[in-house]
Amino acid sequence: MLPPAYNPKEVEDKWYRFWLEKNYFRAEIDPARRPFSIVIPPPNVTGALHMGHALDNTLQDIIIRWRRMQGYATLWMPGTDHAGIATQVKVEESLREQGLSKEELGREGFLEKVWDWKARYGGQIRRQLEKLGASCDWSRERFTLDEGLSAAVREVFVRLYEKGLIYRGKYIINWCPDCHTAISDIEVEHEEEDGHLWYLRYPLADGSGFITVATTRPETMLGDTAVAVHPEDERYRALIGRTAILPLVGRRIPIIAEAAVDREFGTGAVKVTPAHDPNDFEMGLRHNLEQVVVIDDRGRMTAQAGAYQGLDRYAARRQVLADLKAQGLLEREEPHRHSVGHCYRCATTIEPMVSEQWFVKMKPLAEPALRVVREGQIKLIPERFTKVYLNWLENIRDWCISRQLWWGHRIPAWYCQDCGATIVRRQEPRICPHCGSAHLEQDPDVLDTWFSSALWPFSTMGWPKETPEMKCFFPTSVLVTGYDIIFFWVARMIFTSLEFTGQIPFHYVLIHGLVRDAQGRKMSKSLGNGIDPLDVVRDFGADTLRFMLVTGNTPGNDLRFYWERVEGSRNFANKLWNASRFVLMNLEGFDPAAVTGGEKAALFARLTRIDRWILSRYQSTVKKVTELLEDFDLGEAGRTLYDFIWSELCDWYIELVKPRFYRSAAAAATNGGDDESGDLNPAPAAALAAADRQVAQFVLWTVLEGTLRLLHPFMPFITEEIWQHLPYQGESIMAAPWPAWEEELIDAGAEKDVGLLMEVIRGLRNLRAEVGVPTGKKADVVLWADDDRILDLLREHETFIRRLGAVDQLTLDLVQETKPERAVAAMAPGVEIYLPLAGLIDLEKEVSRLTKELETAEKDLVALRARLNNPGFLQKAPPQVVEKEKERLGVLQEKAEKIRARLRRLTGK
RNA sequence: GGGCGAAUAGCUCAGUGGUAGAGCACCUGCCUUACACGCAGGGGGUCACAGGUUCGAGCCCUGUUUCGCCCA
Repeated sequence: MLPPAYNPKEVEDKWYRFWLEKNYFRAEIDPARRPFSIVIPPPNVTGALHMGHALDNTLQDIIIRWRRMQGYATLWMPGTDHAGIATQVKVEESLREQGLSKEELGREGFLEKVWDWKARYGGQIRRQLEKLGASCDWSRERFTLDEGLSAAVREVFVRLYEKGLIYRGKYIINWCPDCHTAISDIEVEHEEEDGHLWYLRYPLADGSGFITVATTRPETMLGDTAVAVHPEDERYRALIGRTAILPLVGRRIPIIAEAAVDREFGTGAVKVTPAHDPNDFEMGLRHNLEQVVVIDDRGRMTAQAGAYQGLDRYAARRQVLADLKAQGLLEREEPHRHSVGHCYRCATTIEPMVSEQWFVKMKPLAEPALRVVREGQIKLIPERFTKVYLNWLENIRDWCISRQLWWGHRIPAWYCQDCGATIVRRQEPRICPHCGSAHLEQDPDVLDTWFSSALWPFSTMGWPKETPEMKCFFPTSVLVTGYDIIFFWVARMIFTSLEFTGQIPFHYVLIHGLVRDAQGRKMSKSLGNGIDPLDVVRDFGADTLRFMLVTGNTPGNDLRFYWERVEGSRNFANKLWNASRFVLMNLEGFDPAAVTGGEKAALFARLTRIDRWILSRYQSTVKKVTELLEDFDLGEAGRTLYDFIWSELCDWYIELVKPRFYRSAAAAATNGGDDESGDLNPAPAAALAAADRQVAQFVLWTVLEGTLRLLHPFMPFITEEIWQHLPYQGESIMAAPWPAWEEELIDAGAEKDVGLLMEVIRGLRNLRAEVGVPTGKKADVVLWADDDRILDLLREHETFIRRLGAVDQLTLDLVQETKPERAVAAMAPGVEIYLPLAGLIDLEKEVSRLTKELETAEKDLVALRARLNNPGFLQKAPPQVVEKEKERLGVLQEKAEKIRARLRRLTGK
């Protein structure tokens, strides 16, 4: 027997081990079955998984478990990312704590340390995913620096280079002075900051005065090589072509005309620093200006900065301003809000800088990637992200892929030290193919982490080899990821895949939001507001965490983490647990395997109306959950199961089924003597009760077992634990088939009848509460039906009405002329409900209660009549809607009339 | 400057043109032999604002306001 409260700790690890032992996660290449595959967004080996990973992987696990149950040949490819900058920074930090630096260790020694780190954290990530219940195929686990994946990286690099789509050149790039590396445009985060606009006077060479430029970065003036004005700016027309003297430096710089200059900004004249500003760089190319690099890779001034050499860029700014001021060349300064770029890793202010780097030429690669999404070969879900994707790719700039780091894929380029040739090869060349020199040196830099991630869907499958995995599981079915990496990752996988495999990498991209804290803030280390998913698993169980995350999620939107919601999910797990306990307590002697063929048909013939109702509701749930999963609406699917299990199965069916077990138990004990209806002979009563008990067992088992299977992808552990206690076929719920849609179980009549029954019970419960009958105390009730059919329905379910409504004396009849005195009343469609009171009723209170109910009904009636009197509605609305409204009108009118009659009676009018 | 999202009960959020919903919180009554991690009942909403389309709008269109995000 199950304990009265569900304890996840005792079961989760056990079942995960069981699944591993049975090899259920292993993807078998089986041409007979349809393939379904997902590649995991590889977590960084930097450290532990956070709540966002928990959400991302929960969604993937739900999808993969569901498809696996549906009989697909499923692959969920797990793995981790080497995460170049992030990991290198972490390892450097830990070395610093030991008093070491990477320079002391040397490149090889340092890399050894990083591999040690990877071994430790890679294992940790896997254990965390296991705790979460992730059904990844661990036998295929990959890492972006694995030999196979590295070979894929070199292959891609060489092919792109040979095609002219990778090139090396001196361009303006984003430099992080703290990470000491170039980063790509999308790794720069722009933020509005309060700064200043300084107005600097540059004297004219002929001594005829000066031109004033406005800048937010005065220290870069040391690298100025021109002043630019708009060609049609009347104020400066006369100065175009003349020469200014750069203060503090003394360099003669031209005043040039440039249409790119914004006449509204500052004075309309701008300083031009081609080596340290992207716009100025472009201008410099157009006007053939010199590039003077004045800031170095640590953010300090270079020798080119003359007297300022060695100063930090901000110290240099202060000094430059002071010196200009001293010379009377600082005209004024004003507060100015502007956008400043920061490194997305370390938040340091980015320094735009001219530097020699490797780039991927994007335009030719972007075209096909735009096409497959525009044409719908790849669908982004929710659809609105499509526009974001297209817009970005349409305005794509070349991708800077070289990084001045040690941890990563070394760029497969060698430079001949004798003839200067660049050699790009898959394997290290021995001699220079141009001059035969053996004096070759490999490029010291590594590739952007995202370069290898971009290949993930096919590199993990063994590309460029033609592996069985590639044949079977590529393209993958769906990619599940957050909207924050659409550019970084999703777009890049699409264009690399199209270029190298000729195929899309996946058919669907399911995009989710971020997990935020209860105040809606991003969880972050610096705020200290992060919640470790493993803490939640430890205290509440993985199923609870998963269910909380998935049901709190709506497609593409952020979700907030609330402990109240965790508790809610925990309570739901416990509810399911206890419902299952109830079923198990009453399943004795039942064997579903024995219910086949004729036995089953006989059993179906004995189903009660209530049985047919829950089977019908269960079927609707099967259908709805399956459809929602097909639409990737996992949150709504989870919420649907919650509602079905709690509000229908537990609140109603289990309550309704109880008397059938208690009666049959009583019958068995006394060998007859039905305590509810004593008009049967003892022996047949016992036989009937036993037969009915078997029917109830069958229904309970059918609905619970099927519901567990529906819920399994969401809550894998508890469903397995319960399922293993039930009579079942097969060895694990995760290997059991997904419930099938059986239309013949849908029973609209039973749904309607039981609906009325529920309304009657609710009505009389409400009356009891209104007049203050304590829950435990039974009361007499009179129910009058409008017609024989309804009366029969009430009679048939007398036991249930009495039990669920806590009724003592139940009087059932057709509607009578003489209404009960001293009673409170309620109305259900076709039924009048009276609760006679022993004492006097509080007339005033009852009248006001009924008046209020009448008002509500009449308000609805006014709107309804207006609608039905509208010719437009009758003509244009769908007939079934009109029909429904007419029916509603009838029901409401009858109800209102009954209340009015009751009121007349009470008030004597 | 451009784009996207959000605005619905005290809070957090569902709700893709046809009767405004859930969970939590709140109030009342209950340890009823599955569950107090529970049961029953209840109160609570000008669906941000202004127009428009439609027989009918929380939902579609236009504009406005506030908040958030992305891009430049």
